[in-house]
Order: sequence, then C-alpha cells, then structure tokens
Amino acid sequence: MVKQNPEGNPHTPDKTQDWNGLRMTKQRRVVYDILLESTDHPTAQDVFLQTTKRMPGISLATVYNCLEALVGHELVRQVNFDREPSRYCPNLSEHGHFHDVKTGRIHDVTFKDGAKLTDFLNLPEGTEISDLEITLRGTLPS
Amino acid sequence: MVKQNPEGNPHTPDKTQDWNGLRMTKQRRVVYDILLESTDHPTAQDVFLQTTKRMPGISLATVYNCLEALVGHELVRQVNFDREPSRYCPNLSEHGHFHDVKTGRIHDVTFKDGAKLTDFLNLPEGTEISDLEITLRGTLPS
DNA sequence: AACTAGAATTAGAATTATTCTAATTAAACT
DNA sequence: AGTTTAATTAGAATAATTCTAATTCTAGTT
Ligand SMILES: [Mn+2]
Ligand SMILES: [Mn+2]
Ligand SMILES: [Zn+2]
Ligand SMILES: [Zn+2]
Repeated sequence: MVKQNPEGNPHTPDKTQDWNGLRMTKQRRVVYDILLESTDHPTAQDVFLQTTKRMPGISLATVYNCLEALVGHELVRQVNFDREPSRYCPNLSEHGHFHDVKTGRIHDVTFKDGAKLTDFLNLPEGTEISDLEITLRGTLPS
Repeated sequence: MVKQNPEGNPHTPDKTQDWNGLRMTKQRRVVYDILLESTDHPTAQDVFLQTTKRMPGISLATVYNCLEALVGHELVRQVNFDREPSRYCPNLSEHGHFHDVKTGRIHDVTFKDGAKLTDFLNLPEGTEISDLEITLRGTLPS
C-alpha cells in the first residue's frame, strides 16, 4: 500500500505524481530530468556526463538501468539510427526523426493530423500495427 | 583500362555486367547471390552460414567485407531493427519494413504510388530528404 | 525506532556485433 | 613473367550494452 503524504511532510517522498508505476529514485529522477530538459536526443554517454555533474558518483551502469526503466515504463523513448549508440527522447507524442546531416542534430518531425499511414503504405487488409518508426536523413533549409 | 573480353576467352572474366563499379570477386558473387535468393532479410551470420555451404573456407571477415562493399555500391541495402544485428535486403526499390511479431519474419512494404511524404509529415519548406526509413511492427492478418 | 524483504545501485567483468591489423593470396596491368 | 594493387583471411581489438554479485537503500512492518 502506497502512503499518500497528505500533510506534505518533507521527509516522506511525494507519491502524488504518476510515474507509470515506476518508483522514482534519486538517480532515475536526475536521469529523467536531464532527458526532459534535453532537446538533442542524447546518448547514454551524454546523459551520464550530465548526471555526473548533478550527482557525482552515479555509475554508468545505473544510467543504463535508469534509461531502461524509463523506457520500459514509457516515460521516455529509445531512438536508434542505424548502428549508432541509442539515443533517448522525452517526446511521447507520435513523431518521427529527422537527422540533419549538415548540423548533425536530430529533430522531431510530427505527422500531419488526419493523415493515415494506410493512405501511404500498401499493407494487407487487417494488418495490426503496434509500432511505427520513421527516420529521415537530409538537410534543413538554411 | 578495363578489357572487354570480346572473344569470350574462358580465362578472362566477364566484364559486361554492371556491378556499379564494384569488382565482382568469387566471394562477393556468392554473398550477392545468396542475398538475391533470400527472402527473409538475413543477418551477416545467416549469410555466412549459407556461403560456407557453397564456398567452404570463406571467412566471416570476408562476408562482412563483401556486405560492406555491396552496400557501398548500392547493390544491396542494410536494414536495422533497433539494436539487433544488421540485416541485408536485395530489394533496391523504395520500400519500408514490417516486422511481424507473430512469425518473426520481416516483410517488404511498398509505398502507394502518388503518395507523397510531404502530405504526411510536417517538414519545413525546402527540406532536402536524402534518405527515408520506415519500420513497422505488428501482426499480419492470419 | 529497529527489523526485514525486496528493489536499486554499483564496479567491474562478460558479451557480442562489428571493425581493424597484418600477413597472404589473387587479380589486373605492363 | 614481373609488378602493382586490391581482396581475403585469421585472429585481435573495439565499443555499446548487459550481466554478476556485492552493497546500499526503501518501504512496509513490528
Ligand atoms: Mn549529443
Ligand atoms: Mn534469418
Ligand atoms: Zn524525438
Ligand atoms: Zn527489404
């Protein structure tokens, strides 16, 4: 049974937030915060470098564990480009990724609303899509 | 200067075929043939197992080298699913990949013709797309 | 406040796909 | 045939990620 902390006692952690069932530890909190503040889809290594500033002594293994936990509980998303190290994305709305080869930056790309994928792809009637991934490479207008 | 082999001398190799500038060695030929015959997007390991039947003694390093050469010369395509081992695809026409989670098989998915990606994605005016990747996961109708 | 059981963190070892190295072999050209 | 260049090979190296086993923390209970 989870305590509700109604008096706001500063020594009992806040459980009002919904972390999709994930226990939000100090380390996970830091990793999560860094991802929420990030805009460039950082790698585990990138995240580790940031966390280490706010929480010296945190281990790389823990950063990997935290990222796995956050992904598993759908608080962040894991994004892969070819065989490069995985990147992590705090944007939970459905979107694709554009890799700008000029700048090296990765940008979120939203889908036009009303646009259905079935208008675009030849899929057998009755196909169930559980997951969609769209990745683009190119250059943005300068 | 490349000899043209007009007399069909069996000791001089055939240079009439266009391999996109790639010298087609015995090993590359075998790897390429296996990919052309394949229908399931095999991994390097899969390809190695096949090649080894037709050409015992071929090394895994060579299979990797051949695959890299074939990809580099755009005779086959490298396909990645998350962090799984790379797979290779002989289908050069523009298409996406559907990973059927029931069977584990990977199927090619063609785009409806006339459908433009710009109708589907919110991209800034003037964006240059050099490469597009679409990956789906789900189940096909049984 | 101590007690306990489960979960999280940690350092470092292990794993695995892939790439690199250096030696050998094969092909192409003169 | 001789020379040059590229390809193949076995095995070592690499690098991202996962695993292991020990320790520490947390939440719930007495
Ligand atoms: Mn970065
Ligand atoms: Mn296979
Ligand atoms: Zn994103
Ligand atoms: Zn394909």
